Amino acid sequence: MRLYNTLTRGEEPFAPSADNTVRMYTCGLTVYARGHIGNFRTFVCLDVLRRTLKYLCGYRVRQVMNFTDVDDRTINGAQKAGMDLRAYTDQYIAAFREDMRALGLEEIEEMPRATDEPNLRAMANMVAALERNGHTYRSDGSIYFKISTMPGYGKLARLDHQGMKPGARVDSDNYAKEDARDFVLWKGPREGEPSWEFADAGVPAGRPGWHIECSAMALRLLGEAPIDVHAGGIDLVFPHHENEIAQSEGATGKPFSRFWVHVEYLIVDEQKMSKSLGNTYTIPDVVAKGFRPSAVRYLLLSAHYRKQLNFTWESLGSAEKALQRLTDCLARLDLVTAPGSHPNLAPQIARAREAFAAALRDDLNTAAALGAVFELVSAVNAAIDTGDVGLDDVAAIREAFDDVDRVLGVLSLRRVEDECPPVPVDEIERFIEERHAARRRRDFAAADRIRDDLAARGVLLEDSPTGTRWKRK
RNA sequence: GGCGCCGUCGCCAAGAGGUAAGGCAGAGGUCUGCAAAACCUCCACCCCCGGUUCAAAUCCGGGCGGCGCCUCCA
Repeated sequence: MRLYNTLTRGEEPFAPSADNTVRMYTCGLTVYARGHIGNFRTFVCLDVLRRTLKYLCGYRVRQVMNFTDVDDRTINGAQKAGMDLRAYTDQYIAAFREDMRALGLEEIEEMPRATDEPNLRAMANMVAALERNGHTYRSDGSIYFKISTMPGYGKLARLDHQGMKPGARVDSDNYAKEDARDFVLWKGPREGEPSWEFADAGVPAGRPGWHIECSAMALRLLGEAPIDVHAGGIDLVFPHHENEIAQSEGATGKPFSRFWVHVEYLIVDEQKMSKSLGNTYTIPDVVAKGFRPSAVRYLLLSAHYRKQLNFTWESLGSAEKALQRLTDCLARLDLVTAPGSHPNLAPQIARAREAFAAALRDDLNTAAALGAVFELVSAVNAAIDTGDVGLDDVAAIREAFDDVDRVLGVLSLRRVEDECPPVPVDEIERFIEERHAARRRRDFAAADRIRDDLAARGVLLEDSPTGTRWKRK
């Protein structure tokens, strides 16, 4: 497939470097709060990348996504809550896993947390390697990365340091640095903060800096540099990923990652959605508003991942409707009883499949891919109306939708949601029977009352010549 | 101050030199006890101004507008 690489600022043909296996690292969540749908835009898009690589390109994927469970925010949060750091971050990791499931994210091979012993040790070893290679200095008990020792520094972010606005921002790290651009690898111990020591590696008591986590865990769990893909939100380009490159390449002497993939922001009210701005929505927030996680997933896929996406409740409502059009079409297939097949449909199915795959292989163009799916929906609906569909066609259509959804992951999610409707299924069926009897005696007022009552409880009834079907609102 | 992205129908959104996909909403019709679903028909010359070209929404230049990054950030 073709994939945009932030490193080169262009699309390039992508294939894994070895073994037919894509080794991909994803910067995950800092677990000091529940992730919001802005965070999940990144994770959903990367889930579709992962699925595209697996199901459309035929590669194996080995993915690592970390939890940052030690940094200023998690430490402060734990202190405020009067909790142990580990217990404090546990809650948000559990919440993240719940949201992952709700959004239909595939299981990821490794989801390490920074404070697991083998990871801390890997970080310490990397710090030691950087010290050996002369990329560091110590000051006030902390160890820093010295940027002037890396001539290639800045190749990812391409920042022009000459033009930087002086004093645009003040470094929030209160640690003594020789140069404002240097960054901390290992923070010296402080009162009330967790601390680890790796004397055998020559690393004194303290805690890891943010950037070293990802470098160390990526190489520990994915093997030799360069890995194939390193991905995350676009806000991580600088400084996080730039610094990861400096560390990893300073320690190993090899390129860190072949491809860098960055997902654009989800914005809301024309501003980026972020916890510090207080304009975030979580999956439970969305559910409380009466929307379904599948609609969120759909909405997040309705725009290209490298374009900002402005979230509104209105667009979430549209997403809900669009998704319903897909599931309604599939439900209509149940009404087909004619055997055999009609000659028109097969080429349309083939064309849609090709367009779908081509769109995704073209730098993950999910919006265009959805367009291809809806064109098939129109063709199928029209064929059902004219009776030009046989059971063999139905099987082929279902198979096409199954394949499409292996990548989009949105129909299967709906199906899971539909398994637990707001009204118990046996109760719905009883109402349908009652309404059926009312209609037979032409008591339409009673029939309509039953339908309205169910609608108010979130269940819609649709009559057809072959019976009544229900669906969730 | 430096760098980058974006501006396509009422809303969302593909398209990136060859005459505008798709979704939502809307109008009219068919079907229905009524609905719903579905179908049919209708609904855009692409922010503005110049330029290149046989041909530009797509390329170039200049405006205007929006967003982002420049060490908390998915």
